Amino acid sequence: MESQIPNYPNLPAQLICQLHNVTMHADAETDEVYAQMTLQPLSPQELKDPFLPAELGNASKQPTNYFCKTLTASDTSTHGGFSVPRRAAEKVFPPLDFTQQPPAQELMAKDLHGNEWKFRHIFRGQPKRHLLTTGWSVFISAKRLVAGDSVLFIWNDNNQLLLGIRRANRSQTVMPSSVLSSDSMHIGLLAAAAHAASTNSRFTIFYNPRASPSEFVIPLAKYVKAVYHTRISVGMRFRMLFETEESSVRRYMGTITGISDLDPARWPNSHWRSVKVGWDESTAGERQPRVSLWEIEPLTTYPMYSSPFPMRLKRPWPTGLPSLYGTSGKEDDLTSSLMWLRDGANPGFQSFNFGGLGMSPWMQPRMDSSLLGLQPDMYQAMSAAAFQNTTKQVSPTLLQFQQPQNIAGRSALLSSQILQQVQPQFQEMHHQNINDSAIQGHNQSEYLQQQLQRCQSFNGQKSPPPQQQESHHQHQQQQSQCMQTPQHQQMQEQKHSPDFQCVPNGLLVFSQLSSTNQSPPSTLQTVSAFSQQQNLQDRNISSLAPSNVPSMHDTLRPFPSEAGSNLQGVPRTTPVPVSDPWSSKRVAMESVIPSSSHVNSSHMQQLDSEPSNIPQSSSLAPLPGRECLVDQDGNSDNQNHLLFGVNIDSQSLLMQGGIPSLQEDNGCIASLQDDNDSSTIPYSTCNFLSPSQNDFPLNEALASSGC
Amino acid sequence: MESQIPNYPNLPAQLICQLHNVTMHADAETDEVYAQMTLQPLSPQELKDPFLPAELGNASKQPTNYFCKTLTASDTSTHGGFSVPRRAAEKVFPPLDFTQQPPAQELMAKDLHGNEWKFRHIFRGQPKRHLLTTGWSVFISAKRLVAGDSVLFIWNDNNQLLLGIRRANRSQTVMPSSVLSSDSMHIGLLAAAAHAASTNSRFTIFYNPRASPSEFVIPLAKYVKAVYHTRISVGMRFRMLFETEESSVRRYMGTITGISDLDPARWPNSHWRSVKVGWDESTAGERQPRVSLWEIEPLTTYPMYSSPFPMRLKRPWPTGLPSLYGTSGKEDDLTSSLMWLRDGANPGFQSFNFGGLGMSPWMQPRMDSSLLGLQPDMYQAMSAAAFQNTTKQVSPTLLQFQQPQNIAGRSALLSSQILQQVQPQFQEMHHQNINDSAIQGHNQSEYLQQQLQRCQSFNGQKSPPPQQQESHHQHQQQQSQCMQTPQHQQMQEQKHSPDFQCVPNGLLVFSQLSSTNQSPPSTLQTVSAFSQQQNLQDRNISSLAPSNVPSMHDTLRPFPSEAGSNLQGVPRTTPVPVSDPWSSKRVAMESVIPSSSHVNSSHMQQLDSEPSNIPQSSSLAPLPGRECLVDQDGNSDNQNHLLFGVNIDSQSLLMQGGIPSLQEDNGCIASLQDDNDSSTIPYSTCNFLSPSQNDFPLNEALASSGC
DNA sequence: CTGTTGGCGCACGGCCGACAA
DNA sequence: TTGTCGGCCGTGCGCCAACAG
Repeated sequence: MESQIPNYPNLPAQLICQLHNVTMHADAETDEVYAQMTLQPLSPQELKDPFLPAELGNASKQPTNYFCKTLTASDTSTHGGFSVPRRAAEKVFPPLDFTQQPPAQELMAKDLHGNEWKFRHIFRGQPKRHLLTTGWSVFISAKRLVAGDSVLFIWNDNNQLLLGIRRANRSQTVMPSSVLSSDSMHIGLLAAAAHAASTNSRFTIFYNPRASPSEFVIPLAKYVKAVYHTRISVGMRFRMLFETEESSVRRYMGTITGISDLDPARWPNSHWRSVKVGWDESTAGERQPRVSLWEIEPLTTYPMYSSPFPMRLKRPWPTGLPSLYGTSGKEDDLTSSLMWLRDGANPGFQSFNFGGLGMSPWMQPRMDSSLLGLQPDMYQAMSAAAFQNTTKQVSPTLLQFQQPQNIAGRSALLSSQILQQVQPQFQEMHHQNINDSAIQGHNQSEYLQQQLQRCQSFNGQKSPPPQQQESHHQHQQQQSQCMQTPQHQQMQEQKHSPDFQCVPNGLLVFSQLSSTNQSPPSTLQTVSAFSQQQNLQDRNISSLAPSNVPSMHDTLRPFPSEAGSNLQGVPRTTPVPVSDPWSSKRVAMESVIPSSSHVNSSHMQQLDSEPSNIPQSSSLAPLPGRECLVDQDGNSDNQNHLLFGVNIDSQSLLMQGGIPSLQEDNGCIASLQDDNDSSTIPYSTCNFLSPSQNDFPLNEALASSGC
Repeated sequence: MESQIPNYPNLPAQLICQLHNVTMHADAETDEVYAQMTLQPLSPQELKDPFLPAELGNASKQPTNYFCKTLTASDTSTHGGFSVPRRAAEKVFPPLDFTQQPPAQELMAKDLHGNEWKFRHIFRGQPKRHLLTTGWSVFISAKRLVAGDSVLFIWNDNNQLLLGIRRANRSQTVMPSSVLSSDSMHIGLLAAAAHAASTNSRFTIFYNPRASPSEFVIPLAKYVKAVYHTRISVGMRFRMLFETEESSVRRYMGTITGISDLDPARWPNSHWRSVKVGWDESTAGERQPRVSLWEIEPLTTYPMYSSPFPMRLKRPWPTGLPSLYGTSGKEDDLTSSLMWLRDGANPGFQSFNFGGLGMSPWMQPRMDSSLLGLQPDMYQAMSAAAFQNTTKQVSPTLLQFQQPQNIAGRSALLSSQILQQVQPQFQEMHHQNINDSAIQGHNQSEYLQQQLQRCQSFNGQKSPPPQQQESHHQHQQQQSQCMQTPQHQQMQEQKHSPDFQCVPNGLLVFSQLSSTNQSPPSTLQTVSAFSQQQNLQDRNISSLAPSNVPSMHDTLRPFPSEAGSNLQGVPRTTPVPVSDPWSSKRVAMESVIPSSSHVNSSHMQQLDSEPSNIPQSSSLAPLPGRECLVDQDGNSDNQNHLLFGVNIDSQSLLMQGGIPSLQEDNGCIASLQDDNDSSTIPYSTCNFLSPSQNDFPLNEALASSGC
């Protein structure tokens, strides 16, 4: 049907977009997870301005205390229960009272929808083993699980047991959805993007890593790094990571056999699957014959430029005060640094990549205040600040975890606030939220509404009734602005509010949507979904007493640090010895992440993701660690930064640039402390960008650009 | 999100399209039915040509021997079986052997996917009743049916029992499909249509009457009739038909309160929901405040023109030989008749409707041979001709009932045949099919392939291997041509081949897709789906012995004719007495069809669908009848022409024109005989249009226009 | 005529350790 | 360590007629 699809001559093969929000969804019927993203293409004007690859977001917090088991025939049979792998049970489940004979307890686990499932957990048999009996068959039948499907038990930071599923059956014909033909869908995506690009407006996409045929949303930094900072050539060896059935990672090796546009006529100069490859192994028949630059990791390259600040800036702000400069005078630094990233400091960059692309307008450096002012919904920041588990670096792209959109819309009430006016509100709100959290029985909307009214009142504004708020939703959401954090806030409070204002750029890549591929299931996508969903539930349910404010975890540490393990408040931990083969193996692998085959594969955007292991990587500040979870296959608990297959993490690009002034001037630095362990070191949580003009008009219509 | 949707200035609110094919689908998971349509907008050039509202298609064959029951709590309980309404069991199920004590048998029923379900049918209890016991609970749980859902048992013409379901739960969130955002879907539809219109190419839509928010595909004749031949004014009373929960029809009355564009800015001069109405009843709150002209039936109007051939031409060819004129000299008649329909014979037509529209180019009469030459896939015609239950008039829009598209593609092998060359093939194939039908175990593709090869061989051509056939799929499908039937074929054979070449025009209407509405379930949609699916299955399985060649039925008779009942080869019939209240009631109602509320409602496009019952309607030739099936609610077996909510039937427009020469010259007339009953009268099965030029080049590239 | 209920029998769901991979 | 099996027991599925609306 290719000929049936119109060409959009003004739509380039890739589109640089502002990612405004990401909403997580789980299909009520199948528990299938997917993400909804709102993107706004940058205008040509913006693209002419100094280019800012504001990859300041970070990964979704991935639970570390979980296990995944593929169900056996016995597990799914009506004849019996679920056999729990011993180590998994000991790690993830609450400890049994072994004084009982036999030891047993009732487990309560919540699925993505908040439904609770009760299981009898018993330790019996000869030899002894952990079993789930009563309640298991109900779950199996309700979820319609069969042998080969997987279940996922997560012990989260609120001492809740979560329960996810991953279906093995991938031959389900997701399409057609019986609503729109596939070519109309394709056209719809293209037309929506083209329209949004031409009008500089937003559009919405769904991203379902298990249903979407291709990775069409790529973090800009990843793209730029791959396209501009990675030298490849025919004959070069590379490796590519895939997630296997068991949620482990498999590395495939191959050789680049050609570099050419996949569709020169329709999408000239697209890098999407522009690399023809040959795979080493005999199983490579399943592998794509074409991959994209950002999917692979060349093996023969070395750091392509001798950075004046090699690697030691991976952790740019090991200490420091929160610094959210809203003043001017920094954009030159930014611009110059980004220019450097482009080609200024290293004139050889352009020649690194294969020809035909040149430097398109899309890649022009830019630094535009209006872009920076486009913030995620204010409420998102609020709620995230108040409730979300605070990781060292929180991805702004994960802020919108509310499922009902209209609730998020209410937050837009805050949009007309001026930056400095808003900030105190959040301090107040944060306190208030924690206090409120003790109140049981709040439903979400009530709760949010109260918070909003409180916020309004604090600011001396009259709170419109909710209906009115709702009606202004659309308009006001456009005006949502971000706040600036005074430098001398208390650390403990600071970390909860302003960490979520930076929205990274995303890159939308178009190409034909080949429907022949389906990515393998990703357990860690489910994990990621849970980290979203639980944040929501936490607000609803109760566990918001100050003692329950989530502790900081090490989701983003590039390597597991044994020194910092046992920090979490989970009752029982089983630290992995330093000699654990997987720990060392992981170091050897540099970055091991689950990658969906073909379409979702991406490699970890770690600071040391350069091909060669440079000794400087060991100079990273030690980070609070946790035991490395080893699943049944011995796979390590990869600190992957995938969100539903989309790698929306990566502080890599700017960090690699290694411009201290940039980082200090534009990053927000927050010192975070783990609630239970004072050994947690302060660490930067967010890179916060200043507006290019602090005299920007602050009227309501333009306030959105005021950050 | 309206502002996010681009305007397509060149896309009018309505688009006249050629309907190329309709493929029926049923969701494997839910049995949800939907249709896939390929539409091709007419080019401006074509629209300038004499306009042909070639509404020559007819309704899907609706089974008459079926019953539908809404499941009770007892029916769905695990405690017991299914209580079969007595009359339904006696009508639809095979008769029990009452010598047994108790009488019992095993029933086998197939669902839309061909899965077989076995039930023990027993007649027991005091008082005696029909029950389905063993096997029922398996079905209930497998289909996840709950009380309130409905089941549908159909006894088809091949003495097979079919089984469908209709879920009551309509609050399922069909969207988002987790693949594409709703606005992208909307944009996709618009962009696909706009592109197709600008390039005169095809595009594909899905039509799901239970999920789609609006009736956006309207038969052109229906549209033309409503917009140009129906006079409405504010204050006028009207009625509108809706399908109720129980698949019966409910008529709502109302008053027109206003006439205006629903969206003057975006879709000026659109008739879609341009009529503001007030509903009479208190339940009218659920009814749309706006309806479209073609949905309603004005009550105060009388035949707006005194036709010189009033109504007696509804059945234009009561007798006659098959006549598929491929010769010229008829287009003048066609044109003039259509001109007459437009405004020639009745200059007052234009003033009948509300202003602002005028006579747009869309409504220009046209008669274009290339349009007429656009045929459905040849294979469709083949298979339909060979296997489909032959109704008196078969809708060409229903031809493509193969589910796998690639199988249909194979048929394109025949595309380069010249019409007269092809015809003998079909003779052969028909015979061969019948013989083959005795062979069990054919899978579909094998079977089709054999047929095709046989066909090729017959024509003296080498049969390419299937792979090769497949690779030519796309191209050859475009070239599929129709055949022309010599006049003096045997009746028995004739009826199987050429009845499916006429493709009616369709009208695609755009407007905002309001997602707030959901149409109620339509049992008859399921029935319609079955009539498709079973045709497919018939080929696979066996029942194609000559005695099983489907008998002709009276799907299109406007009124049940008792004189012709008992013609079918079904073992047991229970003729409804002439005094049956529903028979008379149906006459009184003129045309009672199930209409989905709001979006799918349409009224029966019967020949006598003019508001007033003119006595001439009784002059119709008597038709073979069948008993009028009365379901539990006493609703008559409406001879509806809905296909998945889309009324793709209507011979009305041309028939209303009442130009004998047109009909005789362009309609294909086939004399059909029921295999078992010689009393079946010959009747026209298809209106077959001749090309405007019989010297049209017959080379391969242009053969598609040769019909 | 048919929806619901009580009765009742047995099949299978479901818990157990044995056993072996 | 854990997948599968045989043993076993008790619940509830499922078949029946009674009864009533």
